[in-house]
Amino acid sequence: MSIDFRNIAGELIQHHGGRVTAGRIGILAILLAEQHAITHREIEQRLPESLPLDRVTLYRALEWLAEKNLIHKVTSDDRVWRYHVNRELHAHHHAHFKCTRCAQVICLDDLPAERSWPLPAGYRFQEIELTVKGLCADCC
Amino acid sequence: MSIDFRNIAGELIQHHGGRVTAGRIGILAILLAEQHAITHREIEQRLPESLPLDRVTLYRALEWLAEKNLIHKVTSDDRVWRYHVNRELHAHHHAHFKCTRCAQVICLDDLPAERSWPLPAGYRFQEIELTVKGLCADCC
DNA sequence: TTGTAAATGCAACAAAGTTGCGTTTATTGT
DNA sequence: ACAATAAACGCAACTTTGTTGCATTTACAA
Repeated sequence: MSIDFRNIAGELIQHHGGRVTAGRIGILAILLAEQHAITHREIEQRLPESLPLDRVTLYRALEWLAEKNLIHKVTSDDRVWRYHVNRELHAHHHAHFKCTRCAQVICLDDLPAERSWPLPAGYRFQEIELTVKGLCADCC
Repeated sequence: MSIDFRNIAGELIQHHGGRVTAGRIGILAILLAEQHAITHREIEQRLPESLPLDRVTLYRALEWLAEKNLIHKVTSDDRVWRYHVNRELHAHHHAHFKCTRCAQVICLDDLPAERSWPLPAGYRFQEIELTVKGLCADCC
């Protein structure tokens, strides 16, 4: 884990008025270093042995980070949340891709997921959740 | 529960080479009578007291019905599968709408969810999962 | 340095869904 | 109508993900 990501993580956390704890730094640094959306468990595995985090703490830290819009949660059909850092492009809603073989999830930033869709009368549009499924480059 | 739906359910099950059991009839009849995609729990609640089904049996029956393409599963962000009967229009992939207030899910048949989307090089498109979120007519 | 709220860790819980296995039952053939 | 049999079923136990309550620790600021 690059020390850079840890520094950036620390600054981001502090800037959002949260306590800069080892757990939050470690989690956010992992997500900053990762280009895919990863699960709670994958985060746990990437944590250094020197920083064993309780499952609950991890969930709560992720919840806090999502609240502060530093990361976002991605739904999936396997009932497992995946988390991804909010880079500039991710501020708005966007689509995700999930590989049907290796279950890897990436963000598709160039897919505008913001326009409204035709709904039955009386329904009000808020947002869409779009997951494109297929095979990733590794599994093709 | 209309006797009609039970008859139709029975015929559908038989036609697909499955045993016509009380459980399967009850479940499929409920789904035939329902226009929304509902959860396993909602199905359980709608079952008559005279037909108490084990949770496992319910899951296995739903699995079988989905295998035979009589129903389809709908993913949701609350980690709970919802089930919906496959009418003619539902044979192909289509989008879903979920109310952010009452969590009700309906199918949007007129939203073509079949065209392929631009993916990174080396990725292969298979299908998309599209959920439009907002407020339903009741919650508006 | 110390007070305090925020963050953490532990234990216990909840809900969705799955697996193994013995029992029941819908169907098929006689 | 009846017996054989594979398909369904029901029960118990388990897994996984995620949540809640509460006591303890710790980052931070006064």
